[in-house]
Amino acid sequence: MKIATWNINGIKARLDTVLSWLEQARPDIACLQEIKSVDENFPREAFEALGYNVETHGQKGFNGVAILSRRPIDEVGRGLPGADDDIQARFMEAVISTADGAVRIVSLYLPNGNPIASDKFPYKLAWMERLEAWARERLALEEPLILAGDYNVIPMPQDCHDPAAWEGDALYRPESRAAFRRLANCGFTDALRACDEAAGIYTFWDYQAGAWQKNHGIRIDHLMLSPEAADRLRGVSVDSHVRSWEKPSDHVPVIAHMAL
DNA sequence: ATGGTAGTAGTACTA
Repeated sequence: MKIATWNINGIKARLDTVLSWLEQARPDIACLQEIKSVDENFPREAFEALGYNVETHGQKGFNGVAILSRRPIDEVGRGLPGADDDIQARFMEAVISTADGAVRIVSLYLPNGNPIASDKFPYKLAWMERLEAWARERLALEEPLILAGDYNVIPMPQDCHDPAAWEGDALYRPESRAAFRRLANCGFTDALRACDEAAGIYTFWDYQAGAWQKNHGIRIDHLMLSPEAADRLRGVSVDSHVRSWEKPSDHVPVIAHMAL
């Protein structure tokens, strides 16, 4: 099974691009972030025509996540528990049956957190605490579980072109990186790092200042695997070529190849 | 270089 995550930066502007990529890459499951659409306006028929089941958790203008799956989606949960007043659409989970069981998939869009001095940074850190609490509960089920998404966290210096340039940014602040490590230390495997220790593997290049042309990228899109999922991991690929397509997202797909 | 570019919805906002 190929399980992918991709921040598409707006489904309206990206529909043709996403459809082309799906036809080419043919993932079994695709977790999308920043659909920037309400559920009613999401072009689900276009994906159903390619053989995907579609579940979304959107909101007007910003954020929004989706899960596409060739296999039926048995269960869906929308919203990250732990704060009843949080209306931002950044988290959904789904249970999808496999050849010999099931896998639980999360599509998440972790808050950016900039600027640091605003309330956005504490919101990011609080969101990460809620994610860890949720993850601890799910890990206790001892099932294949994959937390896929845009984490807006650069885990290590080797995950960005110029660490000095990211000093002080919410994506690289010690608090953000420590929260990411705490989540990992609950028992998750960073799928890409389990397969490739090389520096300079990126998943995001800013639209500005020729970041793609200069390869000034960062690695912020991650697939975090429970032990039961990590046992089935066979490889990871990053489809960086789509960053040079017409009208690209600033993120590229990351794909886990699983024996599921 | 405290700029630069892009998406959504309709003038700011988010990143």
